[in-house]
Amino acid sequence: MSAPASGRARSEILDAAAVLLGRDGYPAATVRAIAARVGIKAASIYHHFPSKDAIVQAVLDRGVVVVHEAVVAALAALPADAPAEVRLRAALRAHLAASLEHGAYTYAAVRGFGSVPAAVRAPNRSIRRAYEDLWRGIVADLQAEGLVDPEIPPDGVRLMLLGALNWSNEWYRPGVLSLDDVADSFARIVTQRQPAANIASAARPRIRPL
Amino acid sequence: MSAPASGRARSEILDAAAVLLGRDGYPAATVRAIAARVGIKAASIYHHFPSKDAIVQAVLDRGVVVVHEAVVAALAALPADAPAEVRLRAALRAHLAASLEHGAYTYAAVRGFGSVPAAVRAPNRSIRRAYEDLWRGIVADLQAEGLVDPEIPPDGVRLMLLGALNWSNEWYRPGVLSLDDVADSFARIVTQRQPAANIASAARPRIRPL
DNA sequence: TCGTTAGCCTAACAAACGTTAGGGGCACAC
DNA sequence: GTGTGCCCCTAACGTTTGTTAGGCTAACGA
Repeated sequence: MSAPASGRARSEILDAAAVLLGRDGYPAATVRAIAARVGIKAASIYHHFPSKDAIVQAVLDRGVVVVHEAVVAALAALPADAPAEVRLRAALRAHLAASLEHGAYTYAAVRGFGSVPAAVRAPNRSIRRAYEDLWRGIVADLQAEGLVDPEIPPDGVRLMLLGALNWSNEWYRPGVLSLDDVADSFARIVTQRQPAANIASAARPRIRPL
Repeated sequence: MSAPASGRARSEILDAAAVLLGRDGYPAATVRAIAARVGIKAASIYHHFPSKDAIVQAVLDRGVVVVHEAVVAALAALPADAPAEVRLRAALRAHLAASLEHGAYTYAAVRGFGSVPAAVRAPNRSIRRAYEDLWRGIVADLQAEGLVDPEIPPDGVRLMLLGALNWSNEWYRPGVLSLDDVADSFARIVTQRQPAANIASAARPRIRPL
């Protein structure tokens, strides 16, 4: 039945499902609609996936994993002793960039999540939790280095950041604000500092700190 | 066909639809499931609403309006010359409280939005825009009074705040963090200040500002 | 007392859903 | 040449969807 983890058709099916899921939600992501986007008939889908929900679950998982991996890679590329603010900016930027690059999947993971049957939702939860833990670490570093008031509950900071990032799927379109502008805004709101000189918008005009 | 804007059954139908929509999304909010929660049969729904989508739209609209009105009321209750930080805290708290009180509706408005047909989504957009404008004003005041670095793009601040607030539906459960804790956290992250003495957590232990 | 209306019912409709059965064609191994 | 899979097809299945038609009952005003 369900084919190996490779294959052209398989990834095309996932792409199509991601677009439909993110744009119009679970009810619109019918097997027939997915198949039509790929250029095959509905029944052929079942040579690659055992069920519709298996497709949906794969899309949701990938939507989270792809962002997680991008952020991990961005952090790994920094020097080991990089200060917390640099790490924060790198993580924000990587998250936003990955969200944009794999827009269909991340959009599906954020928007589609609520419309998906509970059976599909549950396995996705643990994947999300792993990503949240990564941010727990970043926030802890920020507070340890005094860039964020240590008295503010760390969960509040983490949830605010993740909320802002996740919600960015709803409004962010390239062109209005640049991706670096958004990452920079978020970082400065949280730390209320000027951007580090070696990151992104070095040419930005400076203003006296508050 | 569709009944007047009052009536016991009508509001019970809306309540039931909101719960289903928020918890399991548009596909699970079937006319039969809604009717079953109310204790009537599917066909009877059509004595109160012309279609399923009319119900869904009413739920989505109410989910936004109820929060908007709560925030407006909270701001109106403040003295006319209240400083921006006080207004910010009042607005945050009112948003969170309304989200919690009318949880089914706000949850449906945030989570269900993505899974709803485009025809239902569109009218809801203008309602959301009105609420966003309210926050545009708050952010402008914060920057005018120097509580937020005026160089940070105002849209970045607004979108971060609204993102954090909207996403709070996903994780906030009373008991872990109190509602005041969350509102206080968000306000302090944005302004990096101690809470104003006359608001909420006056008994909180103080720490030196960064 | 009668007519009207509101509110609910049963029954059924066409359409769309996810899914399965079974067959055809093409590519490669032997 | 002849098998053996892979990939896709047509056709159909049983179920569920939103919705409609039409009738019953109880309440209320004239």
